[in-house]
Amino acid sequence: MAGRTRPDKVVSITSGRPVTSYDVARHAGVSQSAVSRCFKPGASVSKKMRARVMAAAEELGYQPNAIARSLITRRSNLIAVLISNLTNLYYPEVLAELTQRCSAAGVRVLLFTLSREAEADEVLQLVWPYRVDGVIASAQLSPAHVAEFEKRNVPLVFYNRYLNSVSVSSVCCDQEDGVRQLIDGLYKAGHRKFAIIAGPPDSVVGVERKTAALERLEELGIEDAPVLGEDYSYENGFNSVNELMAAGGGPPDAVICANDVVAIGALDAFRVNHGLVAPRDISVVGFDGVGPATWKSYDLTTIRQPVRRMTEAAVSMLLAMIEEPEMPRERRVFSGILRTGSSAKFAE
Amino acid sequence: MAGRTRPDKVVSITSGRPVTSYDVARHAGVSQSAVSRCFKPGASVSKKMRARVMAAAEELGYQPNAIARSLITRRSNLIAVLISNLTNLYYPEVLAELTQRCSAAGVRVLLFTLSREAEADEVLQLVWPYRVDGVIASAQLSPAHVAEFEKRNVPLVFYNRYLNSVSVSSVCCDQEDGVRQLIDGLYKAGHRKFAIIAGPPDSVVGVERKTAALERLEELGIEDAPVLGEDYSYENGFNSVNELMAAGGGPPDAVICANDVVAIGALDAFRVNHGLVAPRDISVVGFDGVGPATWKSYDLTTIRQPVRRMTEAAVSMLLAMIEEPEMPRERRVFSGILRTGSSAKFAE
DNA sequence: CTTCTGATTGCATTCGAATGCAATCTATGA
DNA sequence: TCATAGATTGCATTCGAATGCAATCAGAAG
Repeated sequence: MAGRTRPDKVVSITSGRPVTSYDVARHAGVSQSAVSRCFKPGASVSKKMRARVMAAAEELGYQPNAIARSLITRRSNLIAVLISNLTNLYYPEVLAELTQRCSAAGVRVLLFTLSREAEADEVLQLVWPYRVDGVIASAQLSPAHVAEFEKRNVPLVFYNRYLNSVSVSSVCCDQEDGVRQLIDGLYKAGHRKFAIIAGPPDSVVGVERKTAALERLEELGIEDAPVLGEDYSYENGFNSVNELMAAGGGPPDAVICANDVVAIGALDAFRVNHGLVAPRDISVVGFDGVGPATWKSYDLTTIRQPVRRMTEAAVSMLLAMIEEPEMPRERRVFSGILRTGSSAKFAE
Repeated sequence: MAGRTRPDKVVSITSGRPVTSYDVARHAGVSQSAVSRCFKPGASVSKKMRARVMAAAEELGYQPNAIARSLITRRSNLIAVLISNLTNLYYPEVLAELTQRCSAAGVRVLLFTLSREAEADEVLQLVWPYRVDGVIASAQLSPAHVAEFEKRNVPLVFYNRYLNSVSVSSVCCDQEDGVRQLIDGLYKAGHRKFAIIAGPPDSVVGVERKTAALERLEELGIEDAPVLGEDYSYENGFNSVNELMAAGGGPPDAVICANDVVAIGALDAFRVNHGLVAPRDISVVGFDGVGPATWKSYDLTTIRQPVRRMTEAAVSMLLAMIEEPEMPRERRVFSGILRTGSSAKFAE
């Protein structure tokens, strides 16, 4: 028997073309459908048949062709992940978790990065042809885009984005609650003179953080907090502090930053350009809880987003929607976890 | 005419099933092959036909099914990107560039992240079924793995990895040259007492950096440099410095770190735990040139990898191999770019 | 030993686009 | 006006796996 199979094996390997179920079938002396069934869990196959087919498959190095399978089953087992700026330190972490969880669930990830938020139109044109089973989007999509998902029956889950006007499933960190925790702790510690360094005006999350901060400050009777900034970069934090100080009126007590990297930029500007050291002279807080937040030079007080639980939720929501398209839309909001460091005088 | 097309349109949109080329053909009153040809650049189609088909396609919202196309053309237009640890700050940057360039080249990216380097076996099993046109791997693969790529005729390009024993195309940054530049500059600036904080022993690049450093030091007549460390983390840098100082013998003049994040950890340990501030009391250099390297608190002297050019090279090499499978294997090595900061006394 | 039932197996078709080939059309020149 | 070459178009088949249906088989019961 080995004598008969050896030549086949060599032929198939050197032929260069990938091995198909027909090759395996011929080699095992059974029908193609039998081979197919052996690779489908729960199909009706006798033990003997399975052993025979698996042996042949093994010998030829057969792997079912996912492309062909997708065509007939209308299930690609692919999901698209859209991420707007991988350069934001927060997202690599999210992406790593997402792909990990998707792999565990037997789903492959097609990655799309948008350099400009506006690029969504073009990117979606690249997504549709692959008939992905679903999409996780951490990028700004318009209601029109969402409508197209509906029309095409492609499940969509937003990650840290959402649209007020449309019902879409989403996973978010509770920005408002997080900002509140930060401000309250700063207030309790005695700070009264606040400043805000905001993120990009086209980021819902960024705007929400800013708005929540202003609201909470107002509730506490503080209405004159200056608002600067325009993106999520280190430079934004750094330059905004310089502007703030140049404006006169002395340094603030506490600065609320759009995210950790901005806070890090702000801390550096205070120390390097103005000789103000946290937490003695100034308090700075961030948001996200990225790796560098815990570096000793910064040791940020921040709100850590529960990335593991959030990605877990996003993936399982998406998979559920894929299984059951009528699944009602759901918005899951997770509370951030306060981390106190030496970047701020803070009272819990 | 509009009166006749309207109903079709509604039906096709509400039917839920994706629009196929047959739908478009029927709607335009032509054959399916005509529709197919209209979407293939360079095919023989009259202007009139193209206009008619495109109009129908537009109306129905037709997008060619990439899955079906892949099946018949034996080209998936997919490439797999394998990355071992997205948590290493260097890789998100690489990944962003890679996907950008692939998109530009009309190729989609299937992302696979390996949590453990050893996971390659399992991950490759997930890669094969999708019949990807090629793979870019920034993960450790064994010669056996590479052999499987050969057997399956799947083009492979290593990114910052390579195997000495096997001929595989790869793109690398010249580690040896970079380390030399760093050490020579430190030496010229008067440093004689060196220490090395190495990366993970299973990372080719990490080992190469360490070895190159030891070699160069030896050439300069320095043979007693201690070697510590075991991974690419901040903690590794931080703890290694503490160990180094605990060992007695006083602080070194200069520390060569496995990468920027390790250098950052080292700087923090020196300053926080031992009151040594760079560049006055100590010199620390990193490698990679990641974003945080330029943050004012660290301002690293480091070797910046030309990520744009390297990713560009990786993608174009892979695409060339896909077009022309007999393309000879090639190893492209880029020189890193020296960045001098205030983390070290340094003489160019 | 026969009959019947449930489990296996194979046959034939399907998914949606691409493409070789033959049929048809167009435009050109005689 | 007619023949002819070149451009278009449609027909029929193909890619590789999944699956409904019918045929076959094994084992249990009579």
